[in-house]
Amino acid sequence: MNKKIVIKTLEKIALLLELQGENPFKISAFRKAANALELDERSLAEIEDITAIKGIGKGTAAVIHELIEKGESSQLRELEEAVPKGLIPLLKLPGLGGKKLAKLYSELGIDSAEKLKEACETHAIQKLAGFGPKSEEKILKELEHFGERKERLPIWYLQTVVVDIHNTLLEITEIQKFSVAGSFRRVSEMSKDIDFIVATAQPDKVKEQLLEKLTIKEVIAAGDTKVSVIIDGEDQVSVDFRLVAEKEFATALHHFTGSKDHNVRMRQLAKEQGKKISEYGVEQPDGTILTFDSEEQFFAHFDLPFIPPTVRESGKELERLNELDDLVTLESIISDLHMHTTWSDGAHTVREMGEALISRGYTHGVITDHSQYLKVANGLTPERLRKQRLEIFEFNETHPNFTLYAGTEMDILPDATLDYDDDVMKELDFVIASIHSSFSQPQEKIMERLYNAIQNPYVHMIAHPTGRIIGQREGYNPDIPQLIKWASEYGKILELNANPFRLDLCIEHLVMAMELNVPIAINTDAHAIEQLLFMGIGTKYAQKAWLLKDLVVNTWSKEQFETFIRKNK
DNA sequence: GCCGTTTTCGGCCCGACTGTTTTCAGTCG
Repeated sequence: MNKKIVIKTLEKIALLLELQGENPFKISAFRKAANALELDERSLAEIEDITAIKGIGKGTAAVIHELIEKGESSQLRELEEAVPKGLIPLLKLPGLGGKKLAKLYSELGIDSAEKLKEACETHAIQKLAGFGPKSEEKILKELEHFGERKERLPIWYLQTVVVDIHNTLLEITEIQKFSVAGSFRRVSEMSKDIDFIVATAQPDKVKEQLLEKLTIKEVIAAGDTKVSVIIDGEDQVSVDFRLVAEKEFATALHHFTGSKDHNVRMRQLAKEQGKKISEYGVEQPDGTILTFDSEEQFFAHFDLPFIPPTVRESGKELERLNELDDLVTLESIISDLHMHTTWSDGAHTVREMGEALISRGYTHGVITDHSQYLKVANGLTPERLRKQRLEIFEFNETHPNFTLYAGTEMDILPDATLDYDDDVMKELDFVIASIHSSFSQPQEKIMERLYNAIQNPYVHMIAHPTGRIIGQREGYNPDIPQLIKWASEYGKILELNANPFRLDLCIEHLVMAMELNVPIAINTDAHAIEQLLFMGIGTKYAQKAWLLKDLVVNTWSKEQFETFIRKNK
């Protein structure tokens, strides 16, 4: 039995119990059991006593055992018979939870969006206890846009919205300080909404200005402590602003950065000490409320080191405190190994890119323009590649404390051959191989292409190994565990492409690579100087996989890097 | 439903907001 199926079944049971208006603690018990199973690294077969796992007891264990033995769950089947399928999507309507939907179904037989609409229009709903005219209005309004708005938006889109809002907040003089919070601050690939924490002594003035200055499609709520709006744009994004007093800023920032599981864990910890955490501060056993100047101080109050937002996820981060110092950070990065110039499809020259690297405090970098196959990107023929190398040598002569290496981002062709001959590659310092074509080939063919690249002695690294664009395209579906094994076997680097559209390899794969000690290079793939900034998001994303400095090629000294790139020459 | 214990019941993270109420339930993050 596949563990994923078990997890999904437990979650499904929770969802259906919710729609029966069950006891919320019972519902969350099923979710906790699913979560506990997910966080346990063992496979189902490896787990001897399932009830030994915290969060799994008699009831949930029975479901799991039945799944293993019979391949299905009778509890789930019974629930599916009792709860109409049509109710599940209705849970997404804001304001309608399990209890209300259960009531609407049992009293009025509502089990679809159509019936719900009809019941609102005939005013059947306001007759129910707990509902009123406003409920009907609100439901009708929500039904209009039902399914229209995207549920989660990718980080690369949200980033543009965050930057716009950031600039707007800078203009509001009544704001003392502010920060983005929520899953965006934790560098999640996709987020449902954006949260901002705003410290101010004049919340009504700030509220007024927010509503005036932002490009708002709809105001959801505008209270004294919370302003919630839909920002208009290519996609519509829900944004919450929490208005707090300056002294509450640190605890509010922590609270609204989450994750939910991290907060739960922190509160449990506080409770063990007789304290109580809320967004307003930490209540002491004697009832006084402490506030903090920074999140660092907040953590220090619980004898914890600063836990970066990126790893505040499952709550298990509190058990991995000893690893925090060794996590890769932007400060530990001293090189970028993948970038383009005007020689192919970049916006800046070799000299401009090189000097930009120097001003970032790096000690070395690699110029890696596209190869000849990629005609649309003005890929380089071997002749042009040699000419470019002269330009790189020249740069190095005039910049003695920095080294620019000559490299390429070479295409792996659809027929699985490489775009340059070995003789051409041999002349280069660093060879990246990557796939930019024929994404829809069967997996065997894709793997044949990747294998040919990775076993070639002159290839150092595979770039953006899956080719995905977050929230938009899956990529070419390679067998990544296999690729990681090859990388380990042939001593090659795999890339974490830091471009926010890509973030490729993803977290799960980075964890696998780390287990086999495969070196990872975090690269911006910059096509312009400004994109060198992607290194920030790349390192933060890497932290989410608990990637350690030593395994990240960009933290290696020039000498270490040279030893690596020359070993096959 | 799960857990822990001052062990077999009582609490489970905490608070804001909304719309319904007239003291609160449900939803949400």
